Amino acid sequence: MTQHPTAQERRPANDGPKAAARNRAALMAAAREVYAEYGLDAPLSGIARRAGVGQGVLYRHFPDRAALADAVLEENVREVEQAGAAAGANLAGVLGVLTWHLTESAAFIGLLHADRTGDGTDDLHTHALALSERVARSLRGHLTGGHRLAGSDDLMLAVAMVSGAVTGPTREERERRALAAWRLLGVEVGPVRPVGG
Amino acid sequence: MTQHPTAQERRPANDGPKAAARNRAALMAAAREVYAEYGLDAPLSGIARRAGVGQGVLYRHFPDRAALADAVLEENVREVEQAGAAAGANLAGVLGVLTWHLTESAAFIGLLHADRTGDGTDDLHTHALALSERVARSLRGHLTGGHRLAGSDDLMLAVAMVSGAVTGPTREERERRALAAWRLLGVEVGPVRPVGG
Amino acid sequence: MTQHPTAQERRPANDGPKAAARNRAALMAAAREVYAEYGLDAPLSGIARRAGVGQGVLYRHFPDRAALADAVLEENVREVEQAGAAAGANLAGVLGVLTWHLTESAAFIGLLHADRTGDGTDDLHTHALALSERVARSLRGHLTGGHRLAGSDDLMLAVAMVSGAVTGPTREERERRALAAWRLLGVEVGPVRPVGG
Amino acid sequence: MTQHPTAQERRPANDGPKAAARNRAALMAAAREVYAEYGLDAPLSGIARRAGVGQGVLYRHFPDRAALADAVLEENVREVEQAGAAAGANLAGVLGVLTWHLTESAAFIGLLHADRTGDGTDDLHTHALALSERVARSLRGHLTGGHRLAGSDDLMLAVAMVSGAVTGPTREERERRALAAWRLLGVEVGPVRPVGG
DNA sequence: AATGAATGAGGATTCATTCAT
DNA sequence: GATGAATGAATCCTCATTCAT
Repeated sequence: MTQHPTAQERRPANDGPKAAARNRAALMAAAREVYAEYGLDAPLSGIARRAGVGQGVLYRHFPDRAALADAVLEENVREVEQAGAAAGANLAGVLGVLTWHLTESAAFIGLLHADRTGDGTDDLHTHALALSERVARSLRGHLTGGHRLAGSDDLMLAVAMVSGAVTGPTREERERRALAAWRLLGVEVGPVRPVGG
Repeated sequence: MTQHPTAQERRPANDGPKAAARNRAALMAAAREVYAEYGLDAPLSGIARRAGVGQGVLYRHFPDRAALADAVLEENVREVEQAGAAAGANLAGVLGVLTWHLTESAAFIGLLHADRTGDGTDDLHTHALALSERVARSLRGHLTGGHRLAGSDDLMLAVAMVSGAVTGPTREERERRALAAWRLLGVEVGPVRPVGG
Repeated sequence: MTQHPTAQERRPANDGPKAAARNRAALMAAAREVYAEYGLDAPLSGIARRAGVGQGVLYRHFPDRAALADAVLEENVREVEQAGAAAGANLAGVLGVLTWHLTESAAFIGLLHADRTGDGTDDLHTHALALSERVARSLRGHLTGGHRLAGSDDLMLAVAMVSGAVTGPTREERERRALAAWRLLGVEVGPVRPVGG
Repeated sequence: MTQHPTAQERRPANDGPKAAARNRAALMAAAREVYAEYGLDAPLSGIARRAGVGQGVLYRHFPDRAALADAVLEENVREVEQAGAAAGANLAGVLGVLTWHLTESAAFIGLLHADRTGDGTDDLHTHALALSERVARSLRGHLTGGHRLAGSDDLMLAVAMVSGAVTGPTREERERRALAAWRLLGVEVGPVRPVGG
């Protein structure tokens, strides 16, 4: 503790502008954890605390609650898009990545149910629809005739159905449920994994 | 001590004990509406206001948030049970009634996702599980070999999946989605209607 | 979600972190006054108002009712301890300081009656006992054979008795009663004054 | 339980006007118990419940909180007066009865400290002073030269002091403390007992 | 005369958001 | 750019008190 009172004493603040990016990432990581634990309504103060920054920093990066949720979801969606755009991608593979995010991120599940609540007029909801549409686009491109889902509407309905089945306290349990749900739908799913995994 | 109406003010109505039953019903109806609009976490004060009663009345009838949610859900579950116990009931018929409640009551949808959140230790969650189990029991009795759902687990998974698909601003839209979901699962569903309908 | 200042309103001052120490002191001073007027159960909102701060500030500095009471009493006790530890201190002198605090602080009187109420299981009570013990310790050290109080138990009993006699609307009246009480007990008391006085 | 469903079934209400007196007594007894357990600020609803009557009955007999406290205290005071007026009464005897009430009734202790709080303008306080004065009168009459208390003022001061010492969770402990306090004051006290005991 | 439901004000507490430093 | 204190509105919940029956 009191071992080497040399440099690391006098450096509580100002790590230079690099801290900004680091803080942003820490906030999003913290948000992910907190969302998973307490849901999307969790106190922002707790997220800032877990990220190890002041509340002001949170507001600098994310002007309001929706912006933070958005950023977190955006990341999930982007990874699904990457999976869809990868060379040699097929529907099963993209669904595997999508399923991974469903089991990882409670916020992401909420996103795919976005049209359930609200009246479509608030910002949060508008954004959610836009993100949801991007997911749809990533999947649509790989729709071929070889399975039971007749079209894009059916496909998104199936995604919503699976996300409704993804419950359980551990990631493993959630994955088990998700796979059982896809099986009930007769849809093939590739390995459940993050896009870069 | 230092509180409360300094007497002799103009008090609004007080219909006496006669109002008790009416108020209870009004509270449950209001709760249903508010739950549908804002979810199970909606402010109790808003429910009382919409029911046209003071907050104290809400607390008299329902000692806490869980008791109110319970009472609302209990009613849904009971109707499903009645459908299951009716003479000549079959799976399709019970699913029709179940689907009706899914389209009517956002709270009921939440119920069937109860195991998603929480750690199973709080009262709200324990009750939800018990209610969920009663729904399962009502369906199980009508499981025959003639469809794609292999057993009770598959059946409840399917219910969860459909409930995940039930989104949309109007009851009609929600019913449309629910039926599409059952169709994707290859499960036959009877007329979507309340038990007594 | 549905709460909080809809932004862009006119906000009152905010002197920034500089105000923290000032606010804390203001809260304790306000608490002292309010305790004296209404007792330890006085509304916290009133204390915040009298201190001229928002209720949130009170909660930031003192997480609960007990913490505030504790802080106020701690200050009283600390002064008695200082009096006891001062060079050349004797029993009469410490009792003078103790008596000063009895006449100043209604909360302090309550403290010395702490064992009257409660079952000793709540925090407030536990703290009170600890503080009470510190007062006892400060007095014990100066017990000599030269007066009617046979031991530490008698001494604390006498303190409790005097505190029971300290009533009256003004500090002067309370001091008069306290001195009369000590006289009835045949105990000599030094000048009634704050420790630094 | 279902043994003899004869007479006692049909008699929930109306015991005739005799019920009134019975209820009043039940309320006062309940108030005594509740005051002892929770202090004078205890919820009135709890007192009504413990008395086994509706809240309305409480208000019929006692228009407000103060009236109930008053009635309870009045009873204590009356017993002390009776002890003072009994043939052959002496100071020690009356003090014994007074001490009994101190150990029995937390409310009574509060009474004797009445002048500590409040500004003397409210009803509660005015009544308390009046009751306190009646106690003083009962004692004064028996003041003789044979002890350390020089006059009526000293006597009431001593009573306040003893009441400040009467703390502890059980009646026995409180009696022990009270007797120790009287001993410290060098005042002889008769047997601690109710007036009729 | 009793019952017990209803009313609604008051107090506790929590957070979203702002802002001086 | 970061910090973290301050603000105060909103929500929860509890009771004192009234009053229809």
